[in-house]
Amino acid sequence: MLNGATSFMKGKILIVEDEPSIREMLGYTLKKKGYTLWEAANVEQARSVLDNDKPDLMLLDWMLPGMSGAAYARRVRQDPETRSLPIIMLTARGLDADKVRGLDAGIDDYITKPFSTEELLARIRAVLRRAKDHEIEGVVSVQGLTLDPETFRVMANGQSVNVSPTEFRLLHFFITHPEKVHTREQLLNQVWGQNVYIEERTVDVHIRRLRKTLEPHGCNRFIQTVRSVGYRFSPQH
Amino acid sequence: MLNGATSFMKGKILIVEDEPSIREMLGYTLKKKGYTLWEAANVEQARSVLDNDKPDLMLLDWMLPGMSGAAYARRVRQDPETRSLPIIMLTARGLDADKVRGLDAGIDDYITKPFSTEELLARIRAVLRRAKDHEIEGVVSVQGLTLDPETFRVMANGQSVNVSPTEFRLLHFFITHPEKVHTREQLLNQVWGQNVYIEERTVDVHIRRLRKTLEPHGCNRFIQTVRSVGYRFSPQH
DNA sequence: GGTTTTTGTAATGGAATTGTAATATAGTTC
DNA sequence: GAACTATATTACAATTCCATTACAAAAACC
Repeated sequence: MLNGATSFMKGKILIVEDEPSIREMLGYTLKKKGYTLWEAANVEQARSVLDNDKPDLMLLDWMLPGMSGAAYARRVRQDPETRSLPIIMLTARGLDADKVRGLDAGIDDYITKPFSTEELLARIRAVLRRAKDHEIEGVVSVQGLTLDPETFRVMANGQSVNVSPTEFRLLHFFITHPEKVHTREQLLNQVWGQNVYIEERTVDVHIRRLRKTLEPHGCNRFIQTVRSVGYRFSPQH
Repeated sequence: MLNGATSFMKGKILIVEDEPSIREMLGYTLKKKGYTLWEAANVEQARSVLDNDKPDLMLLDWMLPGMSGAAYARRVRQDPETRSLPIIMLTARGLDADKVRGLDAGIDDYITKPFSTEELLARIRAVLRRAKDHEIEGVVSVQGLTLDPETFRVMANGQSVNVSPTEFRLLHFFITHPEKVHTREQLLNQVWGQNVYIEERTVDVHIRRLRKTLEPHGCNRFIQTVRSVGYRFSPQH
């Protein structure tokens, strides 16, 4: 089910807001605070993000082009896949009656524009803290290779392996998405976060580093190069 | 320390609310759910309850005659006797800036009037569940390191160790939550109290102090740094 | 009241990590 | 095999992150 915030990052937040300036401002502020961000300008984009990933929280604008935020919130609540995704609604001033309707739709909190940064952060912390109680996050393990996000430990055939933070995130993503080939772009988006501008070649270097740390344990063969496409993690052959 | 809910009762709740109708409604609802209740119409009454008893949770109205609820919350947080009493603030709608100040004052959660019974109960459950983590019970002991919360004493391999209050709380939290990596934010929340605003780097300093006092006894190696994540207590390697 | 402890913050230095560019190697295509 | 493309590998600079110290404010103690 919900992958939840892994303990090695503060939390993944999806912003759904059509006004670019607000999106940018929010993005800047939250990133600086250590959150990982996805941004969407409308419901369609939000949906495609949710298809591929599991944020820990959604900041949802009340007014959106096309489907309204409130309607979308209800939709999100109905889908079993996203039912437990906490939502903070961004509303314009003076929508008291509507606000209540929003709350009834199952949102977790709301905040009225314009809002102070501090207030938003406080709300986010509060909602994430509440949500954390439901979170289950397990050990992932395959072929003698074990990752434990809680303890941040990696074991290979009973031996402890030292990995850097990025190596851990990369390996964790691989193990939880095995067999599939991931392009460098996809890896950057999934492991580094959206809108992080890093050269694609840099992925090669991290793959190299990961392979190197796994080599003494014989697990480097799990990471396979698919020429002209990307990389694949495959415990078998 | 906190007395904690005994197994035959769900928990003791103190309601501080000047409006009799709300107090009554809350009292009725919560009693029916199996909670034990104290009611206070103002800060003075609340104080006298706290002098004689140890509730597990306080529901505190934002607006109170005399001293405001927010100010009182701060006061409660400062008193070592009541520092760990969880607080849920009851606020009126649209108190944006003030709400945040309330959160900063160290309250655990807030709920906006009018609220649904279900929502309130959910918040209460969540806060009580969280508070249980802070509860100090008996003597804890691991690998020759023994903490006694009653006497606030620490023994390492038979020898008495002098620790400061914060060091004790930090070490106690570590011992009761071993192996897991805790972010600085989590440590601040768990050891210092929720939403107490202290610089995250300050945790480093306390870790350093704890390590220093444990060093002569060889126990400092239990406290491990997990780069870019936080700290971990692990009695084994 | 004065002294000692404790605590939070800021500043510094050093170590681990990370991103990029440069070079080397391997795979494809013709 | 030559030319081309894609990846592997290495080296290095920049950055991030942490340990440590010093210091002032606050609390606790006597």
